[in-house]
Amino acid sequence: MPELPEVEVVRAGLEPVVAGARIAGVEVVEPRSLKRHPQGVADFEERLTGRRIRAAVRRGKFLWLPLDDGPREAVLAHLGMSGQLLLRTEDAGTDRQLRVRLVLESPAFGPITVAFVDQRIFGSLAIDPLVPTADGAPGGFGDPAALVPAQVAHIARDPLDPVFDDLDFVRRLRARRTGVKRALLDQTLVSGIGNIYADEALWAARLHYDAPTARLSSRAALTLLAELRLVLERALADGGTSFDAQYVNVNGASGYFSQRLHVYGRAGRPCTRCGTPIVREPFMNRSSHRCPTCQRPPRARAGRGAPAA
DNA sequence: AGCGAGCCCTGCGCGC
DNA sequence: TGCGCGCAGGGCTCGC
Repeated sequence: MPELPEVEVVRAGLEPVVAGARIAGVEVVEPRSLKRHPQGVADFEERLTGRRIRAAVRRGKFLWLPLDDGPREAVLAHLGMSGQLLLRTEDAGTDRQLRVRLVLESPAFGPITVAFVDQRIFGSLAIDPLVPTADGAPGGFGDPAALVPAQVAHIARDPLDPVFDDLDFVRRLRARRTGVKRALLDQTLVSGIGNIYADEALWAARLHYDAPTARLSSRAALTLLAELRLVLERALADGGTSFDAQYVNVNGASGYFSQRLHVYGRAGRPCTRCGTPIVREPFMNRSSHRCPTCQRPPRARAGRGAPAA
């Protein structure tokens, strides 16, 4: 489950179950799902068993469960393209693509299993040490502690983070010498945004994906940030975007935001603003969706990087 | 600094 | 039916 709203749906679903829960058992079914845990399967299983989870925390698309007792560390999760964290009662049947299972003893729910299910195995779990945040503010949403997993330390705050610095974002965005969508997908500049919400926010802000960041006015950059927040918040309110059963909450339920998308996945259908058919174009080995009328290509600039005449 | 390519994977829908 | 192809929400590393 990819982008910020979908990951936040998962975090919020886990929180009441995992807070204060003891890890009674760990089973790694697929060792490749520990790509972020180089110490290997046995180390992961042994070190986690018996530990107590304090909370469920998220920054951007990264999720972690800080552990209370013992070393200052957390269970880190990145869902990649297809990862899910599902809650299962112990007698429930095994999920087809179950990769890792954490059996918990939850104060609120009793015995319950967190199943890490991941079709493509791009996601990963790990035990990661917690390090202090650079700015002294909480590491993510869901825990006041000013700590982040070491593997998340280079990830920027996301636009829904109360400590997100709007003016600093505008400054850094405009200092880039690249296209605006490429910048939005760079998780070290701003986190939580992926292909869907980048396309949706750019449509709302009437920007072409290749619009040079250096030529964005501060006002345009702030507008874009406001549209990003709007689309992320609306998607979150709808439970995230689900095109199929792959993007679901901890109970396996889909979100409804796909019904409100304006460009993503709508190639050939009319722009909801002007009626022009939406186009899908290759971009960064993926696809970009835009309205050819509302989001005109940037005009070529003379000098370095300009297309040959 | 930035970027393209390549890599990590499975599975679905489509056209032939 | 079966097969090959293109496509899918991400991120990391490398060489230029």
